[in-house]
Amino acid sequence: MKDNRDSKLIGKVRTRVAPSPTGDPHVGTAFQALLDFVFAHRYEGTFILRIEDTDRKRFVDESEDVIFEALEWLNLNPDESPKVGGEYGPYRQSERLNTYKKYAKQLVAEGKAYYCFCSSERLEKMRQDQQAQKKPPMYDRNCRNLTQEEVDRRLASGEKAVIRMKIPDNKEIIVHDLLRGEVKFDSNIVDDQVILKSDGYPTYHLAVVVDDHLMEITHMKRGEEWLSSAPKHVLLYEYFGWQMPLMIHTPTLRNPDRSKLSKRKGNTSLWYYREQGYIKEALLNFLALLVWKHPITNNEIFTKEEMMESFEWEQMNITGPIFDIVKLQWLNGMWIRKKSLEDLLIDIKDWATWVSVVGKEKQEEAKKVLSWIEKDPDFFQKALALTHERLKIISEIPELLSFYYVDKLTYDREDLLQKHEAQDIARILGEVKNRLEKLESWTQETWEATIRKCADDFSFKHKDLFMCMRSAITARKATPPLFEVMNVLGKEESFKRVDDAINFLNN
RNA sequence: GGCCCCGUCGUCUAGCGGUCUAGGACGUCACCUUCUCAAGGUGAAGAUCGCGGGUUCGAAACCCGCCGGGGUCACCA
Repeated sequence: MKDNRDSKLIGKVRTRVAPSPTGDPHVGTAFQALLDFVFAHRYEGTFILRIEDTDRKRFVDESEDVIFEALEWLNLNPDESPKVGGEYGPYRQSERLNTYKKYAKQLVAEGKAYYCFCSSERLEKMRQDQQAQKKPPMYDRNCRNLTQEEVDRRLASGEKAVIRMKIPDNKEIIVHDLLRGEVKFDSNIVDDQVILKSDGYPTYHLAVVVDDHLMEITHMKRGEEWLSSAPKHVLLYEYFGWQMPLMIHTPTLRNPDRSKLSKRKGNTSLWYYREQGYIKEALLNFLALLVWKHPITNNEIFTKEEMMESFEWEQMNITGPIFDIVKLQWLNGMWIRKKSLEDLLIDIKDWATWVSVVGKEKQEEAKKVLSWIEKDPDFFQKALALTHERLKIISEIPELLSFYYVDKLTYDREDLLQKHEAQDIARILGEVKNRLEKLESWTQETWEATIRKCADDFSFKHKDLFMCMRSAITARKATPPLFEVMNVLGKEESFKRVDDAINFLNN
């Protein structure tokens, strides 16, 4: 294949995904990770996972593990991370506090940042006043011009302080975004942002800049919601005298009502989709499709490996896509159909095992599937084979296959009768069973011919007889082709069910 | 409200000044296949290219204004 990569980048790309451990793994994190992973590996570079745990209030204990697990599940394993290590560690921001402190103090020493002693109460009141006057809420720079003596005195007395960066007046700050070009900001509307909190933790703004620089990130990609704070980051790079990585702001994923994808209005947890039975190939494909279409094959169905053959940031669409579950479902069905039965079975087992332990709403279903597989793997596989191409999401399996596993079917009289008289149906069912039992060669052809002949003999519509049989054997309106279903069930069980139906009609 | 981003069928998009009476995919509907449901195949409906001005022989594409949607304005990320 022709190499269409920018040769200057080969072996040099370093990307990172930097989630905050604040709960369930977010689909947005998977989305970001996928793009970073693909781009880095396309260029034989490095994909890094950094944990941004600088907000102690929102910190959730297990959620870091869950991030690892999520990336592992999707096969988006980082080359450097808190777990696998790397030369640029630590990869957890809470373990890099001294570094941030050092750089924050350096800025203070250079007059590019300053200590601020304002209480949160004062800040709150200030903002309220500003809003009452219809002015944009911004820090009033109250502490910007304190004398060195006063700062030293208050610090020495142990007074709580934060460090804020100084934003220059009347300056045009240009943010270079790979997708949008130059985005210009007026420094007068940029706030003197806190970069180091009073608890010694950095805010996001300091931490990303310091870490991305120290970790030698070449392409800093993040959600579009960061675009408006990008000028602060540009300024910080300038203050430190560091070269900026390339910036890419990806469009925000949306709910059907176009608002930012949120827990309230949709499902943002990767685990939700996993539990529903979306498979990773489909999920990855879908996430990519949100912003990218394979430019060479023009295909909508592709793997992340295929994506690596041609993906470039510039090809990304910039409009906020709506997270369209219907399309995801279609994709999932496509991917399921593409799989071999054996591979599907592996996915189903993984799903059932995982959901039966950590599932939130499909636990019972998962256990049921597990028990079916355990009881008779061969039987399960045969039944599954007939449903393979009908399957959209894995969690549908219990419902789709349950009729194979019921001892006593609950019949629907209407379905069984197909608008005929009960005694006629009972009689013809008996006769069909009779003839089928006597069949010497049991094949699709002989089986079908027998049924059709029988229908003719009783002046029944073929269709009616088939439906009536279907109802007798499965108690369903829709199933895979009858002959195949009977084959899975076995003649004995199938005929027993016909008898059951006849008895049902006779009572 | 200030600032920033975005704006082609319901949804995702192709389109980078003439090939567009705007192409594809999902969804919807119809038909074919058929023992039902799927899958598959064929086809249909669905977009005054957000609106209004320019520029141009010619604009979905370029410029300006407006409108609409979204994001952001924290010691959250």
